[in-house]
Amino acid sequence: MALYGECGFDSTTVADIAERAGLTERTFFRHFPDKREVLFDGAGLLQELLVTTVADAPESLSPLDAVGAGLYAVGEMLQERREFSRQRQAIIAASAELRERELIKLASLSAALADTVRRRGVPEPDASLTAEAGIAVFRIAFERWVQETNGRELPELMRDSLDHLRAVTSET
Amino acid sequence: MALYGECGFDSTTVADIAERAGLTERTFFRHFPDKREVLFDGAGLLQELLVTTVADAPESLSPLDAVGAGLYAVGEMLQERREFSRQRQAIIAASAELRERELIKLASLSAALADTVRRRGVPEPDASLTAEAGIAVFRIAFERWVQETNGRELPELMRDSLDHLRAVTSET
DNA sequence: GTCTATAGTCCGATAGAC
DNA sequence: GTCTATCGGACTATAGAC
Repeated sequence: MALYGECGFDSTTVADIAERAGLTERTFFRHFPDKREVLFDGAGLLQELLVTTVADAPESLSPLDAVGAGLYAVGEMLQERREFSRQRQAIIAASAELRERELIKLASLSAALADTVRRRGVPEPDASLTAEAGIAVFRIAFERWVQETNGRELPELMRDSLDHLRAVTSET
Repeated sequence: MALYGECGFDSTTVADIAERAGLTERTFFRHFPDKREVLFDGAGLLQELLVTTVADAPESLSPLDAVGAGLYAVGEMLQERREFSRQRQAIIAASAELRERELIKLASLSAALADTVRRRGVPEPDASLTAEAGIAVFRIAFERWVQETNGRELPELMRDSLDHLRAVTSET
């Protein structure tokens, strides 16, 4: 991340990274399938937290509220690493290749979320729509969080964005 | 598309494509910035149709209903090319690289849509949430359309998916 | 059209840890 | 003895520079 931050992702070669780490280019590819994946190492943990929180949410909650609980938990986790998240997001935003990779991670998050919602007894297409809506809320809240300089905390923005989604979908 | 269909995207080289077209490899890259972009040539037209339809929708419509009108129009356009859309989607689904590119096209579609909704007087974050919700509906409806063998038509699926989105977001 | 850098793969070799 | 981490070199294809 240091190198990507200094030189930008595109003009940082894998050889550069390997040298900085005191390894060879070949070894890098043993650990990561490609140059982008280094920045998405924590994605698995985030997905696990989201999925288990939604799965363990009280049955009394509506599907979207269960997803909301998961988003809140994820928000609390990311809030702790605010500066890190900022730097990482700046790097990703500066590279088209990285934005593509980020989107596919979000899509996989959405798929896992849809699966969890389905396990709560929600049929298709409602489960997938709930998951997609949840990821949309995540995306918007996260964006607001990294942009606002002295703004609100991420869990609050998650809640707020979910409320706004409900508002725009209930207008006739 | 013929070559991608026969051999798969990953194992089709640009040299193969150029040869089939009676051109040189270099000429390919003059027309398309990269190997993937060939499959996303029509994305601009689709985006234009969506955006203008939403912009021209009656002011009396709620933001989400205006987006719904746009989705319906796009559905009608794609319905005419059902077999083509199927083949194309099968190719994309089979390649991780192509899925990434597809997602970034949808993200750009969402951004353009958010901009249009904003121009209808909707403030943030509502405009972006409406756009994201609309793209989610598009995605789910399209998926159902290409999967169902003898199913309903795309415009109807768009409408139906939008109704389902409203249902899942209004449950308490 | 030519030339080149970089990503990513395949094959194999080596050496420490359990 | 098996597992895992390292490294080396040769190779192909994408993509950009000129």
